[in-house]
Amino acid sequence: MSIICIAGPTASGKTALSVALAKELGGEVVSCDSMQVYRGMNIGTAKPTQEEMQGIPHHMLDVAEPSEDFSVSRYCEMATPIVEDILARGKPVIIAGGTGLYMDALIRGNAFAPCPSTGMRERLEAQADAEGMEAMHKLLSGIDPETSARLHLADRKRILRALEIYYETGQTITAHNQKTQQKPPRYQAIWFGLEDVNREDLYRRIDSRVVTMVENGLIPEIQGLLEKRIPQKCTAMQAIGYKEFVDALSGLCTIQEAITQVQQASRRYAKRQLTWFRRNSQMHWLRRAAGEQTQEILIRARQILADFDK
RNA sequence: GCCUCUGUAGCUCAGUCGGUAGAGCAGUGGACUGAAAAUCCACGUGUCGUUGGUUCGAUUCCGACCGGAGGCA
Repeated sequence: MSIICIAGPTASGKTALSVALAKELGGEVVSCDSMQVYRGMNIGTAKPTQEEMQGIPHHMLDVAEPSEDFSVSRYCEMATPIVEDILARGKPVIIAGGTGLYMDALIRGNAFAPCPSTGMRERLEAQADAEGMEAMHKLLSGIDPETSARLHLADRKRILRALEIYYETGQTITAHNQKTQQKPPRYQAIWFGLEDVNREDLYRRIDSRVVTMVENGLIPEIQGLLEKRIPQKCTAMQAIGYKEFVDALSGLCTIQEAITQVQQASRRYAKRQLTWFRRNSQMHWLRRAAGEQTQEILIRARQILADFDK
């Protein structure tokens, strides 16, 4: 098997496992994380350090400026040639990260509807402000009843995007999705998911990692970003562990309160990540018992890989 | 030692003029196709501190006791 995916929530040990597997198999790691792509955001995104990488080549880290807007489609555009190159060199690819949408899209080879800067988005936003979401939802039900039935009235982001796709391409998002879903996945991958047997263990690790990040200089890192005047509305500034400390630095709350906020937000995020990965029927779950180390997880992963090769 | 206040969901608290109770937060589950660390949805039974009494019926009223906070000595 030449493509291995390592998924899991934040602080579940993906980095350690991916490096261990890469060393063993002579592979390279392709990061799959929507925030580790940004340069200068290292501590808060828990980007693997040189030491953690142990000489294993890592790709898709530091490929964008925090001021740029990144997206799934850009991720796929950039990561695909890298994956192809590693495979062409006869090495295994280890795709590791917590951004489920990116990982699925890369493996499946999904195409995304364009997002043109024609002002359509702005017009729809203005219309939603003026007429309310109920009207927008109703408008969508006349165009794409399936999508409007699927989406809750409050899901502004998706309702407006569905309308945007239709007005820009003349095709509904339902039709677009059907087309991509009909195609078989472009890569055959073996999926590993990391999950703790006890959720509290994960939460404890998340909580203490936030404290460690602050000790390791997260706040100066954020001050550096602020000095570069990166607009707060940028995707990069939505990162957990950044937006909260920006609030603290501008006096809206204390550092201690920000730490608590980051821990809270990270726990909720971890839960959402698990929800995403759980619906992947191909996932081989590596369940970490209390106190288990990477070494023990690795043994189980190795066994699954061996069975797969039979 | 005396007086006052207080004890209800994991936490903070509301409430029942006596008919066994509900908010916020936390937590849990789910959705997700060019923002995804984003965005959105759903889910609230707990010896109402313990124990007696009054009552058809007490978490609610009364007494005692046990926690907690404050005041006076």
